[in-house]
Amino acid sequence: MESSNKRTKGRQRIDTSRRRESEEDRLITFSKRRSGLYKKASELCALCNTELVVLMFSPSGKPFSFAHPNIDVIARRFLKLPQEEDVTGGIINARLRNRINELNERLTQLRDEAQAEKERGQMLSHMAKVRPNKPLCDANIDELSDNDAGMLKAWLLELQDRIHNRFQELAADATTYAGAPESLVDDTNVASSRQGHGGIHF
Amino acid sequence: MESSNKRTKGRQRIDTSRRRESEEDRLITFSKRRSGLYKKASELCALCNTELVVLMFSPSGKPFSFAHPNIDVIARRFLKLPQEEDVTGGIINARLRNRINELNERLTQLRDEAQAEKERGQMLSHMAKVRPNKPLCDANIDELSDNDAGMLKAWLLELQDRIHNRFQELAADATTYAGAPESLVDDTNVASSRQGHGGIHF
DNA sequence: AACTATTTATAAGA
DNA sequence: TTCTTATAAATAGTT
Repeated sequence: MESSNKRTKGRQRIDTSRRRESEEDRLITFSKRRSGLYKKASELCALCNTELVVLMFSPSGKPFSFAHPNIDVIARRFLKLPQEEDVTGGIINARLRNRINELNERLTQLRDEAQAEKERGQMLSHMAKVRPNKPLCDANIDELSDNDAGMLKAWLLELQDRIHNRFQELAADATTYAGAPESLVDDTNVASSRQGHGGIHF
Repeated sequence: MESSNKRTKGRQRIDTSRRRESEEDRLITFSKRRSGLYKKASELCALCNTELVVLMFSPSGKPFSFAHPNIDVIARRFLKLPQEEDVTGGIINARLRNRINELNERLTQLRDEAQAEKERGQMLSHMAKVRPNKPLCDANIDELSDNDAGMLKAWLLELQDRIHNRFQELAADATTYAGAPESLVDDTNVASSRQGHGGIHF
């Protein structure tokens, strides 16, 4: 006689390769396992001095991420973007050279020159149309719109900042964290009970 | 009398927030926990229909990643890059417009116009110097080097392909995977014993 | 890569 | 979401 003196069934085995049926189950499991994954990620960072980022979209399409030490350092490293900003211009100098070299290498690989030409023509016409659209910051910058090189520079800046800005936007969703393994705060609330996982709002 | 009839000490508790002392320990732990993390990530993808990517650098600086369905779809989604390539040029048209609009918005936010000017000047001089460096693919493309617009187009292409190419390069290290939860292969070998985690070489 | 003794994560349920 | 179990799963220290 004991058929059920246990208070709960405890953890049950599930098929971890099979999608959960109900949307509700998916959301609950997502939430629990996301926490677990962040904790594992955080421990890995701390234990092995690892730089790491996790990006994901929930079943409902909402973006989440965890990062240590912070997401754009890692993303830039992966994307081979320079880590430093140099207000003095010296490093920027070197950076620009690198970029241009990379560009030339990339162009060397282009196979469909005809298409490239086509795209170029389209871009040029667009540039002509878009230019008058939005006035730039001020007269100083404004003159850039008179030459393609200014546009080029703008692209360059945009490239540099795109990742950063994107994650700044995501931060508004309060779902992106930078995980410093020691100081730990969960996304939506405090949560992290045991020893530290979690993250700081990014 | 049993002080040690156990064959091993079993799993010992460790402080998961403290860096492992020896480099060797770090590497071993990194390897084990990386597998564990990939498995958790993979299960989350399968269970909750989640798009997810994990990027990391090992203690020794080697890049690793896991992704489902594949890394650049997710990265592009995060970076707000378009998902599609259109060989016919139609969508490219729209894409270019979007990019240029984004660019203009970005420029509107620039605060340090003086620095922007400075960078621009440097870039222009570099363009002049670098241009003769590498001959482009053929005469057709070559003419691009005679105008800044061509360079602009090149930057555009480069921006589009940067992520993709970067990860292609990483694939050479055999450490980047696309994790399809059903078909599972580990990076360095087969490994995945239980039910599926792991990934396909990317 | 394998092996266990343990610690940890978590499926269900409240 | 947060808490509780009972149980499944991950893994530290070794071989």
